[in-house]
Amino acid sequence: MESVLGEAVALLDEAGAPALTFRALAQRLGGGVASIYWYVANKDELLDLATDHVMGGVLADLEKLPPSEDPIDDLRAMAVTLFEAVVHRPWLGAYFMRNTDVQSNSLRIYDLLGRQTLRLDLTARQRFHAVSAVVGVVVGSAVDMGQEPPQEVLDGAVDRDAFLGRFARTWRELAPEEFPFVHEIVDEFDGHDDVDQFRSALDLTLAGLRLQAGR
Amino acid sequence: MESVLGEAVALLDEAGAPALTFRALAQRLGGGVASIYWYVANKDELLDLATDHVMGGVLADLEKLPPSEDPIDDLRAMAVTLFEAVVHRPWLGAYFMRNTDVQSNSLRIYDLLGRQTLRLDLTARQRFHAVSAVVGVVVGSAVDMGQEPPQEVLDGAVDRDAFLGRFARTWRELAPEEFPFVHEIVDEFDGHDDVDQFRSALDLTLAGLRLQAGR
DNA sequence: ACCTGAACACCGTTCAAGT
DNA sequence: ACCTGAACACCGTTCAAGT
Repeated sequence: MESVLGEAVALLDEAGAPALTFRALAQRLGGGVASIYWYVANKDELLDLATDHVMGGVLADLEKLPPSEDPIDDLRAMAVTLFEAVVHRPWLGAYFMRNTDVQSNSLRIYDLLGRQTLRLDLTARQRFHAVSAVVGVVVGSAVDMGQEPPQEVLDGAVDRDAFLGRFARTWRELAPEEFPFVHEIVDEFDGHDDVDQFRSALDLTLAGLRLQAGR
Repeated sequence: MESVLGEAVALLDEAGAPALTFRALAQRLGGGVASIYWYVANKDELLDLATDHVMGGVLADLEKLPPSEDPIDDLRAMAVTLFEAVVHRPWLGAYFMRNTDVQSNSLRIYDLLGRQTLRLDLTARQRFHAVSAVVGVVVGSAVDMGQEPPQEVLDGAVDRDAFLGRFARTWRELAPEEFPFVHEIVDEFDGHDDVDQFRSALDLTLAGLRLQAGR
């Protein structure tokens, strides 16, 4: 069982979500295709379990984080750690927290994040929404950034900067009256850092939360 | 071409992403499977174009929105409109803004949102990040909410409240010392409104943005 | 320019049968 | 309890051939 999930994650990490097929997995395990069905009910459950397998490691990282006196700073540090785990595994975003019956590590992570909001002066509903928002920023950013490479980047034929640059060039050719905002930000878009973009989105949410909690 | 995209969207709306196959689409169009390849290069492009087809309607809705004197309120109204279009079409979240060469309506929507930030005292980079954050909240929330129903809900065998209630029951049985946050919010989670959750996440981001823009 | 049938190489899943 | 080969019903995509 352990090795099934280990190989599944390895396959996903090496070549992305489409690479995880029962046939490829069986071959790496040196067994038959149908054997996997003794461990998991179907592919969805395989992905759920693979996700939770990875989350076990993330949970350990999160627990190692030193607490500070500011719950919002702690929440930020945890969100960044979670992001770093998810961003290189875009397949994960779609499954994280999808089925907490099967994903016990994911639920523990959710609880760990949420505990920081218990230190803030908020209603239960505000706490629930705050953690949903933070998880949303993490998963949303990571999935968005992970799906970006359209094949050529994965192949190494075109690097990310060249990929962004090609869009930037097209955007610069648009009529400025029709696309004033695109022109305003095209230089920022060109060669932008994904982590910066994530941190900004996270900081906006956390600034809003700080305001709401009155501190 | 128009009818290819129309039927593709109809298929997606009626039965979700897995229902869109070239064979099903060809049957509805009363033609052969291979014919579709005269209009689109592959399935990814079909999804890109179907997304932009829908976005044409959303763009029209956005342009009808009455402007106010507060750019952040306008941004909120636009985000809500976009959300309402995406939430019932979760397949869309994965494709929106994915390839702006093919998705001209999506790019127009992006520009329309961004124009509101031009009315705020921000740097170009802050504007770029702000719009990314808002789009992230919309798409992230919508995808998260859209993927929720695990089949039984779609079948109508179990409604959403019962589905949430089943998780809530499991959560209530967890040890409170181990999952203090889960216990804190389980009543909020049980039967919660997706739209509330989205609006809260959006409001946190916009509150942070308002602070950043100094108004 | 537009459409087609038939084939190809793949999927996830099942099932009767083995140890 | 654990594994298997072979089959089933599907996919996206291609291609030579038609109008």
